[in-house]
Amino acid sequence: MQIIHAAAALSALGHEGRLHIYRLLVVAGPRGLTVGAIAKRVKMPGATLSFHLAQLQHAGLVTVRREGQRLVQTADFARMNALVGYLTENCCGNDKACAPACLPKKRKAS
Amino acid sequence: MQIIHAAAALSALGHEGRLHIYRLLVVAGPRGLTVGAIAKRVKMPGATLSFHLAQLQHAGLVTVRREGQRLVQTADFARMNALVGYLTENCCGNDKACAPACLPKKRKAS
DNA sequence: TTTCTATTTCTATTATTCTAGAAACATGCA
DNA sequence: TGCATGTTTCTAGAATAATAGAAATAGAAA
Repeated sequence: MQIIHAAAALSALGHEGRLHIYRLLVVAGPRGLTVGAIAKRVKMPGATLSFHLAQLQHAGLVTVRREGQRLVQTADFARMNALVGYLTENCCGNDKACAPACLPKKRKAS
Repeated sequence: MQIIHAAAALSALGHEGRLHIYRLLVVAGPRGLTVGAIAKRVKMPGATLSFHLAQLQHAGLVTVRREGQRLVQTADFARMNALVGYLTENCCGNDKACAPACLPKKRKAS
């Protein structure tokens, strides 16, 4: 992942409204949510919601597919993990002794 | 971590120049870097660099301490991990069957 | 106490992003 | 065809962020 793409994704998430939307999609998982379903959860005029969804899509964080009349939005999990990886990689210059300062205390794996 | 703080941190990182600075600090580890050392690596007028460092500090991502004449900037790793945790938590609503879609392929631990 | 280096604050300008009403477009169904 | 529902595009004003020169402050050292 290149810095310009990471910055674009972080910038997209750096807005409370969009972060809220994105988290709804992360929790929803690969099944995704329709624009209408998101609209019911976030209080926002349609045009504004559409604008923010477009930002998230443009940043590569969210993908869309049409299901009949409605558009289903889905978080792109590969991209999410790439972003998280970008943020934390080479922490402490990969010095093992230093690592405890960088790494999370514990991480529950699947 | 509250959404408003996460959004502030993400927004601070959502600028190519600041992300570059932040990554330098993450790689540098707890020892940190002086403003001058950062200035040498990022091509940016002093006033601009100072502005961006203040943004990172304000977002809680970076802390400062004085060492004589110079100010040493350090990434706040606890905050970094909290942010990463915020972004990924409750992925797929914690459905175990769904988890492979959410979680990174592999993660090298310490 | 003058001077040097390191860094910030002040200030103003320019650039970008956000917001949301109104109109348009897409799909499904009677 | 005509109408309902879902969603986007257009538009333009309001709000916020970025940039960087110049002046100011902080500490060290002569």
